[in-house]
Amino acid sequence: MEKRKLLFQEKRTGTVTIIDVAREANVSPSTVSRVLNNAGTISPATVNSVYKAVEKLGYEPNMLARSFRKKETRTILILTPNMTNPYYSNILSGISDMSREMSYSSFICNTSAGTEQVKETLEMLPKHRADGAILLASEKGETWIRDFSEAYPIVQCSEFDPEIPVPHVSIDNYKAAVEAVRYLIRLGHRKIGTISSVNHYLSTQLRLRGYQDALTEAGIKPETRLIGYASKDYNYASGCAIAEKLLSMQDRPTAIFCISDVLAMGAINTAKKLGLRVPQDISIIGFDDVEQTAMFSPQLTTIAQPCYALGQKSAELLFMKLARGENIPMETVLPYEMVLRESTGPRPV
Amino acid sequence: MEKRKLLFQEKRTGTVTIIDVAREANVSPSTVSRVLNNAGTISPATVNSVYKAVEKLGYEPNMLARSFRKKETRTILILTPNMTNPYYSNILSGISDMSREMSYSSFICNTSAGTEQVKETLEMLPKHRADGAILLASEKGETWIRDFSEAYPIVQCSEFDPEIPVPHVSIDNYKAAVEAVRYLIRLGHRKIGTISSVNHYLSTQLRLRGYQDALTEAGIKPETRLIGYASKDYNYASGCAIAEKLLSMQDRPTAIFCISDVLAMGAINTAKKLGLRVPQDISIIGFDDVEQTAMFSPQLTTIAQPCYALGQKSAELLFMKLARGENIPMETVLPYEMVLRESTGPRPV
DNA sequence: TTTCGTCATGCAATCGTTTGCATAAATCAA
DNA sequence: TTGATTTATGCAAACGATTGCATGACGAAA
Repeated sequence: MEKRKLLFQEKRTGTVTIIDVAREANVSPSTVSRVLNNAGTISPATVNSVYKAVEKLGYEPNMLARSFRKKETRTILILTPNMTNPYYSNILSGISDMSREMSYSSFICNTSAGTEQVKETLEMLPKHRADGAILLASEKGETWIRDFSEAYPIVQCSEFDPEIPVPHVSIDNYKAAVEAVRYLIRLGHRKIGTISSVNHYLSTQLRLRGYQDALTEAGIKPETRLIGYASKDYNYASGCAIAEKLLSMQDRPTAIFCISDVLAMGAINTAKKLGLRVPQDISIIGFDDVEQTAMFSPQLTTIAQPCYALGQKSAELLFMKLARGENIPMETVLPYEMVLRESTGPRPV
Repeated sequence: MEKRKLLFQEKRTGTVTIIDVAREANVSPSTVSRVLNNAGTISPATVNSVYKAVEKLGYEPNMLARSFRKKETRTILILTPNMTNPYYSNILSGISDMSREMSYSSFICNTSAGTEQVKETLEMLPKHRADGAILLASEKGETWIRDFSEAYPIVQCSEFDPEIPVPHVSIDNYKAAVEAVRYLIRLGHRKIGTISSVNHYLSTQLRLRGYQDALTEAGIKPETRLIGYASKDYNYASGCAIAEKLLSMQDRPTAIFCISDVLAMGAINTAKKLGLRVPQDISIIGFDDVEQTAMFSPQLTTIAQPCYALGQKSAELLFMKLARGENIPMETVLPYEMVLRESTGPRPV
């Protein structure tokens, strides 16, 4: 038993508990609890006096105790590779807002250090620190995700592995890429390059395939020399580097499809550096439509992803699963939109 | 008492508890607890068998129970006005990483809806959902923060109210502004404008004052007509609008000091639109040095804030307070750096 | 050999809620 | 009027850990 010197007062902790409220309202703790959770049947008079007591004592329920007893944290876990990246931060924002709406809190965890960190962070689920999780970016082939998903509610947002049966929400990356490249073809371009990435995201793979298929479908033979691979994290510098390679070859492409806006900006700035005008000499199309591009000139033609909505939807699905049990769709596809701006134009003659 | 049909097994919940481990290791739960927390003195043999049991049963401590008992959540609360803003997201990143290092988790909460939402979110502290909080942006005059700060560990990052005694970390905004404007003066500029904001952040106020004092000190009389106020949230569009006003007046400024990079980019793009070359016709200097500006051309001359470090430091202070009680400094000032790039140049003749 | 620490461990209370069951009072049906 | 419901509330047992105290064993000092 713990040391406590009780002299005249029966109870003297700084914080006021449900028992204090009960005493004040002349009812039992159970009744207070029921009032506060409006569960069971309680007479209006009792309800009233309980609330009055709560008010008077400034009682705040101890969520730790509550969660402990109810075995529910009302907290979700969000794993993001990099919250500094505007693409992800917009998704996070969508998740956050939806969480608040459902009166959930969210642990947002950077997992930039890779798979080990992801696993470690997911341990929060068995440790009862969160009720479910949203994964923002898992590469293909991470089968251990399946194990977690079998034991806990998990939703994958934007990236997923089709082999692993975890509910996910994303756009149709393949179709989007096809549409982007078709558009370039319609502008008359024939030598079309792409800046992809060496990462193992499904989206990357699909966009590359879309690019190739769109070319083939138009009777253009995809050339490996026109495919560049940026670094794993798509960063600006690697976009510049790859663009430099593509644009300085003889018989260079007249248009480039980039799998992200950041890469596209790198490509554009590199083109300018090489003395090429965009879009007169070279057309460049991006992907994502992060808001930062609004300040860029020329303004980017790009595939707009509904980042915020992706986040919202993922959260919504997770909450459905948490509330109603099983039945949420395995695959949710949100619409993208191709937005035409200034970085693309007809093939130079 | 709760319904539970125990037939042959003494215990049959899905999750394995400390009691199961104790049974498996032939010790008492207290001993297991002591091993896991390496508290008290335990024989190596016992330690061993406990770990073996933990391993065998795949035991994961129930953090909810632990937190409840220990009255400590090992979670902090972070209030941010907008996690999508790169300035904040970098701070968040710093806080996050430091948290992980100290094995804390963090609730990141958007409080874009304003004061009411901030208050409501801070209720997590009395409700025992978090041990302390970091506030990323509080406007001047929010005295209720004092009340929370008296009852709970709170640190303010980047913005604060000097009237309210809450520990805070930031850069010296006044000095930075002075330095920026002095630099413009040194380049020969005399008609120097500024784009400030109508918000009530202390930093905004200090930067404006720094601007004015630097002019005065050089014998230049500050002119109200050269001061523009962007919208409360500093957004790009309002930067453009104010810049347009400043640049289209007759006797226009030849240099503009902007209190954020986003505003500076708005100003630059507007200048270009008006046919002015940057920096040949007009010099523009920003503030913050968010990484997005690297893709902008001309590259921004700006005051670089150590966002990530600001976050780290705030977290560090909070953890010190949580661990060791009171003694953390009221004011922590981190160094900024003026970085000279392409958007500023000598006064046009 | 006796006495006294120190070491290693167990006992049982406790943290603040929620909740299954019991019960008393009130309402209703017959 | 009486038995059957319903309504309103209380009792006390959980939930799964931590921890103050008690205790038994062992080794060292006297």
